[in-house]
Amino acid sequence: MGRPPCCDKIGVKKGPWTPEEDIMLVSYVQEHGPGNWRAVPSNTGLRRCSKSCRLRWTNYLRPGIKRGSFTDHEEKMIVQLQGLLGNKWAAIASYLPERTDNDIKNYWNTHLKKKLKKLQSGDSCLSGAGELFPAMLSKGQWERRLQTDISTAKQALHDALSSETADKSFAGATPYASSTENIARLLKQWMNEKPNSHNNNNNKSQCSSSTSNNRTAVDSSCSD
DNA sequence: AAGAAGTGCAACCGCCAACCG
DNA sequence: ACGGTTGGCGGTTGCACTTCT
Repeated sequence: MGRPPCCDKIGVKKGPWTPEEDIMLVSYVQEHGPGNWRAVPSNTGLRRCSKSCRLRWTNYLRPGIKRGSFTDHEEKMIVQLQGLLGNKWAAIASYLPERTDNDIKNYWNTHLKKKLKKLQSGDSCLSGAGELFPAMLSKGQWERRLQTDISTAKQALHDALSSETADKSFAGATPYASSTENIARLLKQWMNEKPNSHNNNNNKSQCSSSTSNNRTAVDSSCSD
Protein backbone atom coordinates (compact mmCIF):
# COMPACT_ATOMS: atom_id res chain seq x y z
CA MET A 1 0.00 0.00 0.00
CA GLY A 2 1.52 3.26 -1.09
CA ARG A 3 1.89 6.36 0.95
CA PRO A 4 -1.13 8.63 0.61
CA PRO A 5 -0.49 12.08 -0.83
CA CYS A 6 -0.19 14.87 1.71
CA CYS A 7 -3.19 16.49 0.11
CA ASP A 8 -5.65 15.99 -2.65
CA LYS A 9 -3.74 16.77 -5.81
CA ILE A 10 -6.91 17.59 -7.74
CA GLY A 11 -7.87 21.23 -7.50
CA VAL A 12 -4.84 22.18 -5.47
CA LYS A 13 -3.27 25.40 -6.66
CA LYS A 14 0.46 25.55 -7.17
CA GLY A 15 2.94 28.28 -7.89
CA PRO A 16 3.52 31.68 -6.40
CA TRP A 17 1.21 33.01 -3.73
CA THR A 18 -0.96 36.02 -4.40
CA PRO A 19 -1.40 38.80 -1.81
CA GLU A 20 -5.03 37.72 -1.38
CA GLU A 21 -3.92 34.23 -0.43
CA ASP A 22 -1.31 35.65 1.92
CA ILE A 23 -3.94 37.73 3.65
CA MET A 24 -6.22 34.75 4.06
CA LEU A 25 -3.43 32.69 5.52
CA VAL A 26 -2.15 35.39 7.85
CA SER A 27 -5.59 36.24 9.18
CA TYR A 28 -6.25 32.57 9.83
CA VAL A 29 -2.97 32.05 11.65
CA GLN A 30 -3.44 35.23 13.66
CA GLU A 31 -6.80 33.95 14.79
CA HIS A 32 -5.98 30.30 15.39
CA GLY A 33 -2.24 30.28 15.72
CA PRO A 34 0.20 28.24 13.63
CA GLY A 35 -0.32 24.51 13.66
CA ASN A 36 -2.95 22.05 12.47
CA TRP A 37 -1.93 22.90 8.94
CA ARG A 38 -4.07 20.10 7.65
CA ALA A 39 -7.15 22.13 8.57
CA VAL A 40 -5.92 25.39 7.07
CA PRO A 41 -6.99 24.88 3.44
CA SER A 42 -10.50 23.76 4.36
CA ASN A 43 -10.98 26.44 7.02
CA THR A 44 -9.64 29.31 4.94
CA GLY A 45 -10.91 28.28 1.56
CA LEU A 46 -7.39 28.36 0.24
CA ARG A 47 -6.91 25.88 -2.57
CA ARG A 48 -3.44 25.08 -1.36
CA CYS A 49 -1.77 22.03 0.06
CA SER A 50 -1.30 22.14 3.83
CA LYS A 51 2.41 21.86 3.35
CA SER A 52 2.41 24.79 1.03
CA CYS A 53 0.55 26.85 3.64
CA ARG A 54 3.02 25.94 6.35
CA LEU A 55 5.97 26.70 4.10
CA ARG A 56 4.56 30.03 3.06
CA TRP A 57 3.99 30.97 6.67
CA THR A 58 7.35 29.86 8.02
CA ASN A 59 9.43 31.16 5.16
CA TYR A 60 7.68 34.36 4.31
CA LEU A 61 4.78 35.53 6.43
CA ARG A 62 5.89 34.63 9.93
CA PRO A 63 6.61 37.67 12.12
CA GLY A 64 10.22 38.33 12.97
CA ILE A 65 11.70 37.37 9.64
CA LYS A 66 14.51 39.62 8.58
CA ARG A 67 14.75 40.09 4.85
CA GLY A 68 17.50 41.56 2.77
CA SER A 69 21.14 40.81 2.39
CA PHE A 70 23.10 38.87 4.99
CA THR A 71 25.53 40.73 7.22
CA ASP A 72 29.17 39.72 7.53
CA HIS A 73 28.45 38.35 10.95
CA GLU A 74 25.56 36.25 9.72
CA GLU A 75 27.68 35.01 6.87
CA LYS A 76 30.43 33.93 9.23
CA MET A 77 27.95 32.26 11.53
CA ILE A 78 26.50 30.27 8.66
CA VAL A 79 29.86 29.15 7.39
CA GLN A 80 31.04 28.13 10.82
CA LEU A 81 27.86 26.35 11.74
CA GLN A 82 27.73 24.62 8.38
CA GLY A 83 31.22 23.37 8.99
CA LEU A 84 30.19 22.11 12.37
CA LEU A 85 26.70 20.76 11.66
CA GLY A 86 26.76 20.07 7.94
CA ASN A 87 23.69 20.81 5.88
CA LYS A 88 21.42 20.94 8.90
CA TRP A 89 19.76 24.14 7.81
CA ALA A 90 17.04 24.06 10.44
CA ALA A 91 19.65 23.67 13.17
CA ILE A 92 21.72 26.48 11.69
CA ALA A 93 18.63 28.64 11.40
CA SER A 94 17.97 28.16 15.11
CA TYR A 95 21.08 30.22 15.77
CA LEU A 96 19.87 32.91 13.39
CA PRO A 97 16.26 33.27 14.50
CA GLU A 98 15.47 36.09 12.13
CA ARG A 99 16.44 33.98 9.12
CA THR A 100 14.58 31.00 7.76
CA ASP A 101 16.23 27.70 6.99
CA ASN A 102 15.22 28.13 3.37
CA ASP A 103 16.90 31.53 3.24
CA ILE A 104 20.07 30.17 4.75
CA LYS A 105 20.06 27.19 2.44
CA ASN A 106 19.59 29.44 -0.58
CA TYR A 107 22.31 31.79 0.59
CA TRP A 108 24.69 28.92 1.10
CA ASN A 109 23.96 27.37 -2.27
CA THR A 110 24.10 30.59 -4.24
CA HIS A 111 26.76 32.63 -2.48
CA LEU A 112 28.86 30.83 0.06
CA LYS A 113 29.44 27.65 -1.90
CA LYS A 114 30.89 29.69 -4.73
CA LYS A 115 33.01 31.74 -2.38
CA LEU A 116 34.40 28.61 -0.84
CA LYS A 117 35.10 27.11 -4.23
CA LYS A 118 36.95 30.24 -5.28
CA LEU A 119 39.01 30.19 -2.14
CA GLN A 120 39.85 26.54 -2.51
CA SER A 121 40.97 27.12 -6.06
CA GLY A 122 43.48 29.59 -4.68
CA ASP A 123 41.88 32.90 -5.47
CA SER A 124 43.86 35.26 -3.30
CA CYS A 125 41.86 38.34 -4.13
CA LEU A 126 39.41 37.49 -1.39
CA SER A 127 40.76 39.00 1.76
CA GLY A 128 39.82 37.75 5.20
CA ALA A 129 39.48 34.20 4.01
CA GLY A 130 40.45 32.81 7.36
CA GLU A 131 37.74 34.82 9.05
CA LEU A 132 35.10 33.54 6.74
CA PHE A 133 36.12 29.95 6.31
CA PRO A 134 37.11 28.22 9.50
CA ALA A 135 39.05 25.51 7.71
CA MET A 136 41.73 28.14 7.26
CA LEU A 137 41.99 28.84 10.97
CA SER A 138 43.59 26.68 13.56
CA LYS A 139 41.11 24.49 15.38
CA GLY A 140 41.53 26.39 18.63
CA GLN A 141 40.96 29.77 17.02
CA TRP A 142 37.97 28.49 15.19
CA GLU A 143 36.35 26.96 18.27
CA ARG A 144 36.85 30.15 20.27
CA ARG A 145 35.25 32.19 17.52
CA LEU A 146 32.40 29.78 17.19
CA GLN A 147 31.73 29.99 20.91
CA THR A 148 31.67 33.77 20.72
CA ASP A 149 29.40 33.78 17.73
CA ILE A 150 26.99 31.30 19.24
CA SER A 151 26.78 33.38 22.40
CA THR A 152 26.08 36.45 20.29
CA ALA A 153 23.40 34.60 18.37
CA LYS A 154 21.78 33.39 21.57
CA GLN A 155 21.76 36.93 22.89
CA ALA A 156 20.21 38.11 19.63
CA LEU A 157 17.53 35.46 19.94
CA HIS A 158 16.78 36.51 23.48
CA ASP A 159 16.61 40.15 22.46
CA ALA A 160 14.40 39.41 19.50
CA LEU A 161 11.97 37.36 21.56
CA SER A 162 11.78 39.81 24.41
CA SER A 163 11.29 42.78 22.13
CA GLU A 164 8.60 40.90 20.26
CA THR A 165 6.58 40.28 23.39
CA ALA A 166 7.28 43.68 24.87
CA ASP A 167 6.44 45.75 21.86
CA LYS A 168 4.28 44.47 19.05
CA SER A 169 5.10 47.49 16.93
CA PHE A 170 8.76 46.70 16.80
CA ALA A 171 8.60 46.13 13.07
CA GLY A 172 8.65 49.78 12.24
CA ALA A 173 11.82 50.47 14.13
CA THR A 174 13.84 47.42 13.20
CA PRO A 175 14.64 45.41 10.11
CA TYR A 176 12.24 42.76 11.39
CA ALA A 177 8.79 42.74 9.89
CA SER A 178 5.59 41.52 11.41
CA SER A 179 3.34 39.49 9.17
CA THR A 180 0.97 42.44 9.00
CA GLU A 181 3.84 44.57 7.78
CA ASN A 182 4.79 41.92 5.25
CA ILE A 183 1.27 41.77 3.93
CA ALA A 184 0.87 45.52 3.88
CA ARG A 185 4.02 45.91 1.84
CA LEU A 186 3.04 43.14 -0.54
CA LEU A 187 -0.39 44.62 -1.01
CA LYS A 188 0.91 48.12 -1.58
CA GLN A 189 3.33 46.98 -4.22
CA TRP A 190 0.77 44.73 -5.76
CA MET A 191 -1.73 47.57 -6.06
CA ASN A 192 0.92 49.75 -7.65
CA GLU A 193 1.74 47.14 -10.22
CA LYS A 194 -1.79 45.91 -10.78
CA PRO A 195 -2.49 48.09 -13.86
CA ASN A 196 0.31 46.32 -15.68
CA SER A 197 -0.89 42.89 -14.76
CA HIS A 198 -4.44 43.52 -15.91
CA ASN A 199 -3.42 42.83 -19.46
CA ASN A 200 -1.85 39.55 -18.58
CA ASN A 201 -3.54 38.29 -15.48
CA ASN A 202 -2.34 34.72 -15.56
CA ASN A 203 -0.18 32.71 -13.25
CA LYS A 204 3.03 34.17 -14.57
CA SER A 205 1.97 37.75 -14.06
CA GLN A 206 1.05 36.89 -10.50
CA CYS A 207 4.37 35.31 -10.06
CA SER A 208 6.12 38.29 -11.49
CA SER A 209 4.11 40.56 -9.28
CA SER A 210 4.73 38.50 -6.21
CA THR A 211 8.40 38.05 -6.88
CA SER A 212 9.09 41.63 -7.76
CA ASN A 213 7.10 42.70 -4.75
CA ASN A 214 9.37 40.66 -2.66
CA ARG A 215 12.43 42.10 -4.26
CA THR A 216 11.13 45.61 -3.88
CA ALA A 217 10.32 44.98 -0.27
CA VAL A 218 13.80 43.68 0.26
CA ASP A 219 15.34 46.64 -1.45
CA SER A 220 13.28 49.16 0.44
CA SER A 221 13.95 47.50 3.76
CA CYS A 222 17.62 47.54 2.94
CA SER A 223 17.68 51.18 2.11
CA ASP A 224 15.80 52.07 5.27
C1' DA B 1 18.79 47.04 -29.03
C1' DA B 2 18.35 42.26 -28.70
C1' DG B 3 19.43 37.77 -27.46
C1' DA B 4 22.20 34.65 -24.45
C1' DA B 5 23.97 33.40 -20.23
C1' DG B 6 24.12 33.81 -15.42
C1' DT B 7 21.99 34.66 -10.88
C1' DG B 8 18.81 34.61 -7.01
C1' DC B 9 15.01 32.96 -4.67
C1' DA B 10 10.25 31.14 -3.89
C1' DA B 11 8.12 27.01 -4.02
C1' DC B 12 7.68 21.99 -4.77
C1' DC B 13 8.84 17.10 -3.90
C1' DG B 14 9.84 13.15 -1.39
C1' DC B 15 11.61 11.19 2.71
C1' DC B 16 11.72 10.79 7.66
C1' DA B 17 10.43 11.07 12.47
C1' DA B 18 7.15 12.20 15.96
C1' DC B 19 2.67 11.86 17.43
C1' DC B 20 -1.79 9.77 18.26
C1' DG B 21 -5.52 6.47 18.58
C1' DA C 1 3.08 -2.55 19.85
C1' DC C 2 1.45 -1.05 15.57
C1' DG C 3 -0.22 1.51 11.68
C1' DG C 4 -1.85 5.81 9.96
C1' DT C 5 -1.39 10.78 9.91
C1' DT C 6 0.93 15.02 10.17
C1' DG C 7 4.64 18.24 10.46
C1' DG C 8 9.40 19.17 9.48
C1' DC C 9 13.50 18.92 6.78
C1' DG C 10 16.84 18.94 2.90
C1' DG C 11 17.42 18.70 -2.02
C1' DT C 12 15.98 20.35 -6.23
C1' DT C 13 13.54 22.91 -9.76
C1' DG C 14 11.39 26.71 -12.33
C1' DC C 15 11.27 31.20 -13.55
C1' DA C 16 11.82 36.25 -13.20
C1' DC C 17 15.39 39.36 -13.15
C1' DT C 18 20.09 41.06 -14.20
C1' DT C 19 24.31 41.24 -16.60
C1' DC C 20 27.04 40.30 -20.48
C1' DT C 21 28.10 39.99 -25.44
